[in-house]
Amino acid sequence: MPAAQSPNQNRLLAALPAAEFERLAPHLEPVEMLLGDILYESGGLLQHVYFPTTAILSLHYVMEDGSSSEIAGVGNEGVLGISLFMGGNTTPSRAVVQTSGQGYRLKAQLMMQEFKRAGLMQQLMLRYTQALITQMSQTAACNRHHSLVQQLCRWLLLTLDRMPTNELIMTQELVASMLGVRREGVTEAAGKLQQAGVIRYRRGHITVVDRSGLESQVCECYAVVKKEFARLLPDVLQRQDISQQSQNAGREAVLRTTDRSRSRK
Amino acid sequence: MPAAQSPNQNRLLAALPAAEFERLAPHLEPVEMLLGDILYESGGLLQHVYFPTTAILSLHYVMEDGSSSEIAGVGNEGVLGISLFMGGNTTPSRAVVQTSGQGYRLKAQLMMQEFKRAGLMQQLMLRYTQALITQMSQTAACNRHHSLVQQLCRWLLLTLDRMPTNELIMTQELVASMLGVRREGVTEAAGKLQQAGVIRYRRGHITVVDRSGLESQVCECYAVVKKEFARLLPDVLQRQDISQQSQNAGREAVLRTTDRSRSRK
DNA sequence: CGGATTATGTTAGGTAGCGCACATATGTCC
DNA sequence: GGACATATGTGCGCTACCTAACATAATCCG
Repeated sequence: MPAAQSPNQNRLLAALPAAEFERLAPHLEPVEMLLGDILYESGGLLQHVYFPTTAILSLHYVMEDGSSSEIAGVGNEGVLGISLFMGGNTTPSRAVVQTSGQGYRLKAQLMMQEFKRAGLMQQLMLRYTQALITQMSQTAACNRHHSLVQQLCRWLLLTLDRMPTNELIMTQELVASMLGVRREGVTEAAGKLQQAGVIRYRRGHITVVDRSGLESQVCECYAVVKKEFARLLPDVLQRQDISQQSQNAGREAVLRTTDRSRSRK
Repeated sequence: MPAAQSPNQNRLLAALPAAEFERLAPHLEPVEMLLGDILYESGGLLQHVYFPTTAILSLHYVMEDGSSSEIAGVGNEGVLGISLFMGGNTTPSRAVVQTSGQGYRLKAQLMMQEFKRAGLMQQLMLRYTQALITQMSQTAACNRHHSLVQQLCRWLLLTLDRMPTNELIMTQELVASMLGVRREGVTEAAGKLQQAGVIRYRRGHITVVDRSGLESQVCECYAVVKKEFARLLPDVLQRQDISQQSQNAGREAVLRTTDRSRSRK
């Protein structure tokens, strides 16, 4: 039973000046996104860009042999679909819903129009892209140099920062496909963290009990990414009000991205 | 003894319409870049953007423990310094010269002006950025899933595509720091390729003898990156004329990026 | 409530790449 | 031409992670 939402729960949207925001507001469609929904398939045409509010999305690279890795996550600090205005029209990666929740979407054409006005929206989008690039590069280096436990900590912290609670609805299998490792590897790493009293988990749920414990084990990559986001998007990150003030906005016309709720393959 | 160069040996510059090109041409400074020169230090302010013609540059991530990985390479198909117009003013990565050669540079301020005109230059830069993002993501996934030999093949092919010859001036130690692995690992992988008759090498030189041999061992990542470049920048890639027609342009005022020629640490 | 489904735990053996220590070869420079 | 710096080859033990095949446990659902 999700709480009411409003577009400015997405921090990029919230950072827009009133004039630009008002221009877009009528075109922002509320959407409900469910765990496993695929928003973009690799190579597909982008029809919309998505501004998550409570949902968390994940960009995946899927290799020929079926194995995959997360390249970056997108929460209420960001937007999905940057390739649109970068000129590609398609993404080379797949976008899936990592945590069920809501968000807003905007028709590709409208987004392009707004981008071309070269206003603050354009600046925000470009700076966000830059931050995303940092996250991707750091992931590349992290994959090379750091241990699974460290990477799990990094991933948990990044995800936690996008959530209002400290409990992820997430199987180890799913986490494994995010990190691009075997499920058993995650079992082992998560087991260590649980023994250390940092997290607790049960079938499909992971609860972070001791955030500072994660921070003490995580590799530098987490801090680097956070710092770069803070540097590039200070106005966006300051407003940490994901408060669930019920202001019943846009609650009626929520649409679903798909019907099947879990289509992970 | 380098051949004469002209700005349109850089394929991004060459793809500009005459009007835009003419506007920039007077401000393009020829530069000579030597192996090991550091063009940007991580976190430093960007004073110029660089358009390589014969040089090849490399974006590195350096971790706290000193280990590093290449995130992406930049040859005459690209430009170094995209973070400038993405809004960052600084790069989070280090840029070093991977193959000595020439290029042109443009003052950051002028580049920004041109970018803001929202002409073809802006479009080119954005699409190039998108292609770069693909390369980075693919690297992240490749680091996770593919063997050292495959990665070496990928790296050799990508580098080869940016070179007029088939001989790289490059120690195994350097290759190792690109791929983010141990030097011994490269020795072993290169040894395998040499035994297979694909490459030949001697102290600081690697010669690709059988390109198709590389292609048969490389992972999919190479093709994905190439394809994405071709899709996004068809106009840029078509002109494969890196011909060394001697047209003595801008030969007099070549400047060096630094004095020390090998400052790899 | 009982059975099907799905998540997690555990084992055993294999392997790629690491760290380290050293041997050898190849240029370079006085 | 000899000494020195630097690049490359090799061996060995080690660890993290993988492949694969199960055992057990939690949750869902009829």
